[in-house]
Amino acid sequence: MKKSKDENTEGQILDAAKDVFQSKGMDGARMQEIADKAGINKAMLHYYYRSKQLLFEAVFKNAFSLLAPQLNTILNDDSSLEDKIKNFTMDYTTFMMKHPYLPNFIIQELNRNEDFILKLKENTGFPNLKKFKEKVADEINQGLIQPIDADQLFVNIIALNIFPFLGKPLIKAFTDKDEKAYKTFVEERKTEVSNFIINAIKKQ
Amino acid sequence: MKKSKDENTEGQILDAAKDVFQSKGMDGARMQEIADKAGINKAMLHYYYRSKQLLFEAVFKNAFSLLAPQLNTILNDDSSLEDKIKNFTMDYTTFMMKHPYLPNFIIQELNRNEDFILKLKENTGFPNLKKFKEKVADEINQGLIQPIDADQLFVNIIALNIFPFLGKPLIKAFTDKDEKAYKTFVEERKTEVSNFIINAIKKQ
DNA sequence: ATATTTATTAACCAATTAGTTAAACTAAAT
DNA sequence: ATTTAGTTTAACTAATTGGTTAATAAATAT
Repeated sequence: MKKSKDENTEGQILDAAKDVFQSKGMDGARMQEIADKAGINKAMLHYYYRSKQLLFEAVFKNAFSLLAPQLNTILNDDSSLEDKIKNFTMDYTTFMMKHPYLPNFIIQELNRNEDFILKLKENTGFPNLKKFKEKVADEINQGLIQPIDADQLFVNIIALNIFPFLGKPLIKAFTDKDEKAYKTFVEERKTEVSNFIINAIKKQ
Repeated sequence: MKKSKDENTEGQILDAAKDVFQSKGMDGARMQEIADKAGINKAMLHYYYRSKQLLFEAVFKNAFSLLAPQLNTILNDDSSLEDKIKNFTMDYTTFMMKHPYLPNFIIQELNRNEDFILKLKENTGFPNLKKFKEKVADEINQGLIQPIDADQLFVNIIALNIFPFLGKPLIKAFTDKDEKAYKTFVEERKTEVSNFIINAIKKQ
C-alpha cells in the first residue's frame, strides 16, 4: 500500500514548503526552514525536488490549481448571471477564509515573475472567459442587465472578492478592526458583495 | 546652496533604493544593486542609513506617504458621495498609472510584517474614516443612497480601484490582453468604476 | 541469503550578502 | 597653511545559504 501524501517524505516536504513559501515568498523562504518543518534532512529537499526553484514551482502550481476551479463557478456554470455572482461570492469567500495566504502568494509571485503565468496559460484548464462573455452579452440583449464590458465586470467581481484577503492589514488599520471584527466583516461580505454587484448591473 | 535631492548622495540612494525595493521587495533587494544603481560605493548606504532595514523603512514610509493623501479625496473632502467617488476613482487611477509598483509594494510588505502598520498608525495624518462614515449615514438618512455599511462601501471602493494594479499579470492572462490593451482597459476604468459603484448604491 | 536499488544523513563547499574598517580625499573653519 | 569634520572608497569579515558528496541504512529484487 502506497503511503498517504502526509506520511511519505515527498508529501511532507511539499506541505512544509507550502507553509513556508506561502507565508514568506520565494525570496524570503529558506530551504533549512522547510526541512526543519518537514522534520527531515535538508538534502532530501534536493533529492526529491532538485532545487529551490523547482520546489517553489511545485508549490505554486499546486496553489494555482486550487484557485482555478473556484473560477469555474463564475465562468463555466450554466445558471443566470445573478446566480453565478451569488454562488461565486459565497464559495470563493468561504474557500479563502480557509486559505488566507493563497491570494497574496499568487499575486505576489506573479508580479515577481511575469513570465511565470505564460507557462500556466499553456496548461489545459486555464480559466477561459468565453462562456462568461456570451452570458453577459446574452443578458444585456435580453434587457436583464445594463450594458457593461464583460472584462470590466469580471475584474470588478474578482476585485471585490479577492481584495479583502490581499489588503487585510490595510483594511484592519483603516477600519479599526481587530482579528475578530475583521473575520465578521469578511463573513458579511459573502452576501454584501453579490448584492452590491447585482445592484450595480441590474436594469432599473 | 543645498544640493537638490537627486544631486546629493543621500537622495540618490533613496531614489535607487525605491526602485530596487519596490520591484523586488525587502527580501529580494540587494544592497549592492542599490549602490550600483545610485552609482556609489556600498559603504555609503550604511553611512547614510545604517542598515538595510532602516533604508527599507525610509523607502516604505516615503511610499506610504504618497498613498495616504490620495485617500483624502474620498475621506475628508466636503462634496457629495457621488462626487467623492468620481474624483477619487479618476485621481487614484491616474496617479497609480504613474506609480504602478506602489500598490503591490505596500500590500506585500504589510503582509510580510503586520506590525509595521501599527507604527504608521501612530503618525498624524494616518487616514481616518470618521468624516466618510458621517457622510454615508447622512446620505442614507436623506434617502439619496441605499443603506450600506460604510466600512463595506469603503473597502469596495478601494478594492475596485487598487486591484487592477495588484492583479495586473492575472488580468492580462485571464482577459488575453497585451500591455497596450491592459493600459486602455485601466484607462477606461477611470469612469467605469465610479459608474459601477454609484449604480450599486443609488436609490432606485 | 545476497545483490541492488532507493532513501536518508552528517559534513562539507562555494557563493553570496549585509555590514565593517581603515585609509584617503574634500571642503570648510581657524 | 593647517586643523577638523564630513564624505567616499577598496578591501575585508563573518554569517548565511543553496546545493553537493560520500557514507550508511532500509527496502526490494534475485
